[in-house]
Amino acid sequence: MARDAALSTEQAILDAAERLFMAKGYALTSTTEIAKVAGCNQALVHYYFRTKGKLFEAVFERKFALFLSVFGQAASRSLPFESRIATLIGAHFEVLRSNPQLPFLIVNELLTNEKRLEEMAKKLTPVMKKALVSLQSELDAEAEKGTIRRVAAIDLAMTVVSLNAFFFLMNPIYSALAKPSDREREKMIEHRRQEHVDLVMKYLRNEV
Amino acid sequence: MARDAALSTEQAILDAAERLFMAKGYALTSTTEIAKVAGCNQALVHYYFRTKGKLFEAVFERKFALFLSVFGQAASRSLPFESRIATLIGAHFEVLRSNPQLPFLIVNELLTNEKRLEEMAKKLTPVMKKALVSLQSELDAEAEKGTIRRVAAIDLAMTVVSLNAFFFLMNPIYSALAKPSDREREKMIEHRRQEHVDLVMKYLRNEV
DNA sequence: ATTATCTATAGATCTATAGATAATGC
DNA sequence: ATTATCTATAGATCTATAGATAATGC
Repeated sequence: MARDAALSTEQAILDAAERLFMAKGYALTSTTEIAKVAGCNQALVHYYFRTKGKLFEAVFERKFALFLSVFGQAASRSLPFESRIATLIGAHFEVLRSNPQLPFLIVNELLTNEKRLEEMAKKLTPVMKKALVSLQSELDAEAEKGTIRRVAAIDLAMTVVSLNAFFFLMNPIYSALAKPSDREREKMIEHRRQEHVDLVMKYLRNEV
Repeated sequence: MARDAALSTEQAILDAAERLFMAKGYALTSTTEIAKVAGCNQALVHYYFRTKGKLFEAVFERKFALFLSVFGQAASRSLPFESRIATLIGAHFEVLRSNPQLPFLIVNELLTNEKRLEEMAKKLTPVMKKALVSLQSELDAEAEKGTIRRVAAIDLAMTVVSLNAFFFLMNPIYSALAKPSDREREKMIEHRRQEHVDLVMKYLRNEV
């Protein structure tokens, strides 16, 4: 089983690491604990990933890419502009809904690890600039047509990310406060998704 | 100097702890480092605060109270409703502007320490419920008058907190990406404050 | 006499590696 | 022969405390 076992052990370690890093962040997670969750001994964690830092990177980069992926995939151009914006906000929201701990992982890591923040910034600056320029030209075109008012792409992006990411970041706090049933929680999530779309739509809309 | 020195050493430790906990969170800050920043030796940290946990609480509770303080102080009733809302959003924003690391401290701690989350939830539930009920009745009264549409107080509160808190949470990331000058940074902060007020105003406004 | 401060250290982690052993593929 | 797994441990923290020493207030 050497090869199969290897693959599955490595994967088990990755999965365990992902779960623990997402739940508690880098500092509070030990390789000992990762090994325990993965069902192997602690030396194996280092055998496969050398250091805790490299293991973290393996988890983090994949997750971070996921968080950003939405901004790449523009909504279908066949839709009217407002629907496309709504679709994008919804898509971003859905990625977070299926990875609710993502904002915590990213915020926590980028704010406590200056090195990684710099590294990410270097990698992302061109990508984001490009995405913003493209979004800006769409916004401008719509404003020209009079369907929306003039808006800076960066403001739109910040608003959407703030609303969506902070909502999921706060979710455990909300649960602790309101102790909702599963059904109530689901309903509330759905409700907020709609609110976020509404908020942005009203923000974009031309004054009458 | 025993008494004076004591007071000032204790204060120095508290200040150092505050700075470090706010910057790196609980787990990544050691009492050794706190002592170094406070300019005393590590045993003194424990002499004054017994455990790292108790020291953290001393810092955290004060800061958390600060974060919530704004919601207590309703804006002057003499102002028109819209201005009062704008004043409140602005006040919340200003508290965060002078304590930009506050959202990180709170989010980080409440999400990594279940015990503290439960404890805070117990303490806060009644306070928040009361504040929300009061806000709701104001919103309802305004809606009755037709100045705004019908809105749930909880939605308004979540939106304001999300926009303001996440903005300051992200600020170091923004700085790393955009490398703004101090002046640009200031301008941008001011701009976002205005955006947050605008967003909420448009959100409240009656459809025409 | 009391309070503040320091030095030294016990005991608990935690990461990373060395070296032995078991399981596989050729 | 190679790869995967385990046991054991070195070395680096880190928290918390014991016990000695210095500074103050009465």
